[in-house]
Amino acid sequence: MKDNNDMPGHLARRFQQIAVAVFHAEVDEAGYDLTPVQYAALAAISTNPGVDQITLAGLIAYDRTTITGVVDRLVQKGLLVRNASTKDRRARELQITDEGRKTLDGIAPAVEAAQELMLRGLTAEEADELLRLLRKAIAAGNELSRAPLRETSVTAKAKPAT
Amino acid sequence: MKDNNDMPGHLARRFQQIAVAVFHAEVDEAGYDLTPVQYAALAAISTNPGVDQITLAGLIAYDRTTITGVVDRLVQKGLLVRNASTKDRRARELQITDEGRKTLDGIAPAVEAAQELMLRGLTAEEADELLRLLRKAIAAGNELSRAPLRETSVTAKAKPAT
DNA sequence: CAATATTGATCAGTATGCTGATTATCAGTA
DNA sequence: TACTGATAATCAGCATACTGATCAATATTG
Repeated sequence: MKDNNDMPGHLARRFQQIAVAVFHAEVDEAGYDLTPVQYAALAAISTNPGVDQITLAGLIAYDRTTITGVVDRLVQKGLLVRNASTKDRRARELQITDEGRKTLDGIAPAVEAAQELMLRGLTAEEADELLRLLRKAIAAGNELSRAPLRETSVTAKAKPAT
Repeated sequence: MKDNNDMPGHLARRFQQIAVAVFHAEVDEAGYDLTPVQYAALAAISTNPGVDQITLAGLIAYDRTTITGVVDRLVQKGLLVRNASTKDRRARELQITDEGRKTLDGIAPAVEAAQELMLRGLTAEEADELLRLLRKAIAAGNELSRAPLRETSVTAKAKPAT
């Protein structure tokens, strides 16, 4: 009988479970109320002002239907604004607000601390190796999920390489 | 600016996302309708007949409140029975049904295939190392989540080591 | 230009996963 | 035995994640 500890799927779930718990603990203690997903979205929009929701989904590998709710809540909190695009009336352009940028700056140390805490059982070399192996496994499996990573940024769209 | 690819939390989410997608793809193709969580619960109950829900939660590191719904759906599908314990009227004893055992046997090849598929980008040595590092990181972070792994089995409860 | 296909966003529905509260029961003790 | 505390299960509520459908707008093609 195969043990749970030999099942990569089980270990993946457990590691992610701990990662989320650590994120919440650090962020709450710092006085912020943001989930890991909301943080990732906010950071991606900050780096790519004016992205539409589909592109945002690709940048951080979310499902497109999940984005709607996440953006709703970030707008609700006043950290984002969502406006109809003038170039494509189907699309919504996302912009971070001053409040959103302030939150992003203020939360950074807590996020950093969380990333370290979730690897506290490993040496620095082991941590690097874990990240390398995760990246490699993810790259090979990217297209297997409904929400693959898409590196197409808004800028790349506007100014195609050719 | 730190890239998402350097954030263990982000990589954890992506790897788990792919793991779940691969699990569903393989299991659906084999003609079964079970989620990863339902499979883990069913397997644990098969190995520990008569467990109560709290012990089950500890065995596979779920939150206790999540178990209720998962067990509901497995009972609904006829794969489990849930009976009030005679020893402790608060507790529910979980037993796998013949149908449940048949499902567990039939689904095994698909589950095996999924576990391999999610590591297809890695060599055998890398896969082993990834699992080792995940186990180590998880062991160090076990108590940080609300749903830590508890190795106390029903048998261990009935016959304490001392 | 008209028919067709595609795309961005949203929605309904289902299943995790969590926080915090409640209920019923059990265990220990004065 | 009455009181106190702990425990098993459930519930309400919220936030991911997904499948599949729908709607509006855009792009493509005959």
